[in-house]
Amino acid sequence: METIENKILPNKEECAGALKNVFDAIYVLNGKWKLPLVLSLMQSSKRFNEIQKEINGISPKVLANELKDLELNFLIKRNVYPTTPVSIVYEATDYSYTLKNILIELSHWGENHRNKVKGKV
Amino acid sequence: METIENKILPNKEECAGALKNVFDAIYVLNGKWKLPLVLSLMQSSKRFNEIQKEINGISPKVLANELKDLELNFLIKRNVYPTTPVSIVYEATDYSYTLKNILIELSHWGENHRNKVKGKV
DNA sequence: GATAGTAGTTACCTAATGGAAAGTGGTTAC
DNA sequence: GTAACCACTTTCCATTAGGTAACTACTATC
Repeated sequence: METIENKILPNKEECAGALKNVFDAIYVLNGKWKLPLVLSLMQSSKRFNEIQKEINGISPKVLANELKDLELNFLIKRNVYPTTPVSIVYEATDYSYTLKNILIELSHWGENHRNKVKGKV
Repeated sequence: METIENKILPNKEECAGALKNVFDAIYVLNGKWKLPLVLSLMQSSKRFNEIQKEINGISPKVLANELKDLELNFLIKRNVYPTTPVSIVYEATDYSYTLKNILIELSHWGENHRNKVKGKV
């Protein structure tokens, strides 16, 4: 069965490269929270407490860590506005939009998989 | 800046759904190994020891666990051939090819991100 | 002066992930 | 019969992720 798939995942060298690439991507995007956080901020910029409310169940400690991590990888930006008191607003970066396709595909797959599992049970 | 992105991630309800979907997908595909394993088996079916060799650094315990998990989620198939001694060959399933787009996007992103980080350092 | 909100930090704890090393039960080759 | 291969399993351990709760420093409001 040499089907269409082989057009996209062709030969051994390219697949070894793909394997390494996928590993590298997972290394940066690991954990429960990073991709959902980026997605949330892509939808709209938010303050710390607003993120906590939307991303149900994340603790302030974990949220603070994840935000720092994402900032180090250029995936979000922390803006401090000199109001009184200061407002701190997190926003998606131009670079974070390079994750758009991954997020779209993950969203489709997650929805489809949920339906598949529901159907089976 | 109401740009192209808004065509794909439009309103609040749809984004809440997308968030849930991404969460569900990550729940199934979490960890360092699952997506690389699926990718490896999409490239070609393999035996246990062959997988260990290709996926550098995975221990037999972890590999056995991950393979069971993936099988439960219909993402790989464990075939036992009645040779002497029996050969056990793991292969990708039709369902695992629904991850193809995610893997392609992750591979592109991982490669691009590696270059970006290299460029910065 | 007390209360509440904002944006976290700190200390402590548990659970899950993952790794090393050895063992198991079978077969095959020398 | 001994060594090696296959496909794991078992045991033990270290690391990490993630959660709870309390606390901080500041400001605003009642």
